[in-house]
Order: sequence, then structure tokens, then C-alpha cells
Amino acid sequence: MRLATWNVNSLRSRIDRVERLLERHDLDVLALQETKAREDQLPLMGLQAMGYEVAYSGTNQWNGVAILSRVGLEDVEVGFPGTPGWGEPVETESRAVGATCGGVRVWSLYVPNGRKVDDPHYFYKLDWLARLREAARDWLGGQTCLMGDWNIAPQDEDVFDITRFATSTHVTPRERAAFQAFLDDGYVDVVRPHVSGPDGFTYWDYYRQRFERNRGMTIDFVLASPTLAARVTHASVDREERAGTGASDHAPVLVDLD
DNA sequence: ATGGTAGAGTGTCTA
Repeated sequence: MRLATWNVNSLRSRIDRVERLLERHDLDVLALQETKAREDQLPLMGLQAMGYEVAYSGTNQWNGVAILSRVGLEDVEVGFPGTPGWGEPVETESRAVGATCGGVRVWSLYVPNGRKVDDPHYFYKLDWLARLREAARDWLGGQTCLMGDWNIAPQDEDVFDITRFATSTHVTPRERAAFQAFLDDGYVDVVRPHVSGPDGFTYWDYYRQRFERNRGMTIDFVLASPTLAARVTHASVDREERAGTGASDHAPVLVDLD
């Protein structure tokens, strides 16, 4: 079984790339973030023709998360208990969708960006993560996969030059502590053992040819509960997908299970 | 400190 997560930065503008990605890697499950579409705007026909079912949460032009699965899609849940919204009804800003796919409980997560340290959105981000953690503790006993854009670089090696991030979000002690809390609870980062440092970057800003110079960040993660982590045989970042024109600013992250 | 690019949708907002 092969899972992947990708911040697609608009599903409609990159539907061809999504379909090629599913084919190219023979994916069973794909979690998407920043779909930037209402549910009624989703380009479903090709995906359904390829055998994928879709779980979705997204009603505004900025966020939006999806799970595509060809190994079943059961018990779909939008958001998690205690999901805090941001100036909108909870369903608008859930930033999380969960489903059971082939026996694995999958969550597609789009952690709030935070914008700037001291911005109200930064505190919303910390609160959102704390509430997710509370909910996720109950899922540790199953085969659970928390994957998506965490908007946190947990280690200095996860950014191209830590000295450039002195006043930035994504690397602050409070964000890092919020991420570490999941690991302390028992979730396992199943990608880092396979690829890390500059080879493990998953995001490169569109500005200043950041990708061409590999000045990126690692902010997309797959965290697995212990029993699921034990099934992981390989993981990688599909850097090819970030190359060329018309790419998302994130690369897909892939995980193989036995 | 600012600006650079990209996607939503036509005002800017978000990242």
C-alpha cells in the first residue's frame, strides 16, 4: 500500500498533475492540501474514472483538504473534536479531513500558517495544534496516519539557512514544541529516517528561484501511530514534481507500507 | 525592512 501527501496549491489548476502523480506512483491514497475550491467546484470526473473516491473539506479559496482513495473511504469526518475556526464557521476552517482507507485511519491536515509571530493567526495555529494533539491521543492505538502541511520546521536542518529565520514563524520554540508533543505522545515521523536535510525539503518559495538553488524547507510530514510506523518500508520526496513550470510550491511526500 | 511569485477571483487576501 502506498500513501502520499501533497500541498497542491489549487486542485483545479493542477488536476492534470494530480492524475499523473496518482498514475506515476501507483498511489492508493493521496492526501491533498490547499485545494482552494468549494466542494461543488471539484474536478472529480477523471479521478472517479481512475477508481478514486474523494473525501473533502473546503469552502473558501485559500484552504481546503482532500483524501483520494482507491482502497475504500469509510467513516469520513470533517475536522476533529474541538476544531477552532478562524472567523468562520467550523466547517469552513476545519483544515482537516479524516477517513479510513484500506484499514488505515488517514488524516489530511493543513495546519494554519501563523503569518507572523504575535499575529493572532499565530496563536490560532498553536491552539489548533493543541486541540489536534488532544484528539490524536485517542487514535494512537490504531493504525493512524497524520499527514499534511504542518507549517513547522522542527529542526534547524529543515530550513536552508536558519539565520534567515530569526523573526519568522515555522521555527519558533512554541511551534516546535507543539510538533514535538505529537512525537512525545508516540507518533513517529516515518519520513525523516529515509530522507533528511536539504534532500528532504518539501517546500520551496516561488520567489527568487528558491527551488533551483535548493533553498527550501521541510514542513510536510507524515506522522504514524506505532503500529502503522512498523509497517513503513520506504519513504521519499518526489522532487521532480516541483520542477518546471506550473508546479506547486510543495513536493509530494510518499510512504510505502508492507 | 522590503520584495520577489502564484492562485483565488476582480478587491485584495493569503501563502
